[in-house]
Amino acid sequence: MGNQKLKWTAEEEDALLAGVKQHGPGKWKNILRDPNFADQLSNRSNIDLKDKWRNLSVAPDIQGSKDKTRTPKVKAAAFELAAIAAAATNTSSPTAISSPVAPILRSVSSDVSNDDNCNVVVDAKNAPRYDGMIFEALSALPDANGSDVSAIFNFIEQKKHEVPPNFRRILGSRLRRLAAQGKLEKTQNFYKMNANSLVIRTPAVARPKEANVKPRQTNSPRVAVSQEIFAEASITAAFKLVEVDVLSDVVEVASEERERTIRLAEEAEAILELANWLHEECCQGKIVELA
DNA sequence: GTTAGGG
DNA sequence: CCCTAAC
Repeated sequence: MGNQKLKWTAEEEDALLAGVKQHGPGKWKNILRDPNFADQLSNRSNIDLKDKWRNLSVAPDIQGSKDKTRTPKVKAAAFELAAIAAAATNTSSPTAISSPVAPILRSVSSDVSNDDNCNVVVDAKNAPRYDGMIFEALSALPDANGSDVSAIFNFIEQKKHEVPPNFRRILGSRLRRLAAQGKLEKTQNFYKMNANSLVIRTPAVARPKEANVKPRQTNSPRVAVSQEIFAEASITAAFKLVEVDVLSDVVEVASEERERTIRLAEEAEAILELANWLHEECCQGKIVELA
């Protein structure tokens, strides 16, 4: 009888927090349907989750934080960006992914109309594979002075590698990028390998660390595009914002810790801003350099 | 059917 | 928590 006012248990709050981290804020029904949280939240409705999340979002603000214009809005935007980035990064890979953004990919990639109306949307996932195909082609092709895009494209095509329909366009991007990185030598429209072609770089995957990027829009001499960095920065931003929430919710947050938390949030916003800027620029077909 | 916001 | 407008 008296169970109309059920108090939220720590387990429920934890489940909600984890759910938001997985599906993003606003996907209450999804969180509720998720088998991982269904049992903990069996006594809660989607609207309950919304109300609780609203309360939790307001709670850390009453302590005297001077920032009252943030929280849900930016966070949602970050998730959208992360989802888009994830979609761009993953393209078409039904393989099981342990990435925390994998579920988001499914729900958003469909309604954001992924497509390639934006230059950012290539794919960091297949990039190494494409590069490998390029190097393979350049190694095999006889032209000592280098090969043009068509020659490389034809070689890869006859190799019967699995490539998307718009691969020729992607190939052009990859070649320009590799040339910009110094991994290929470009003269006129001919590309050939050099000493740097085979040096392996540390993979930018699985490392949500600090994204040390800075924009240089002053006089960028047409360099790389850096889709990966965009994707990574977006995801990093989203995760940092979530982390902020988790930290804020902890029982006693020491003032020192709270300071660090706020710093984290600001940094995340900065990255997010950069990601947004990158998105804009790239959608206009511009070429952006990240130093 | 869901979600966001006000009550 | 409930109610309601909006999607």
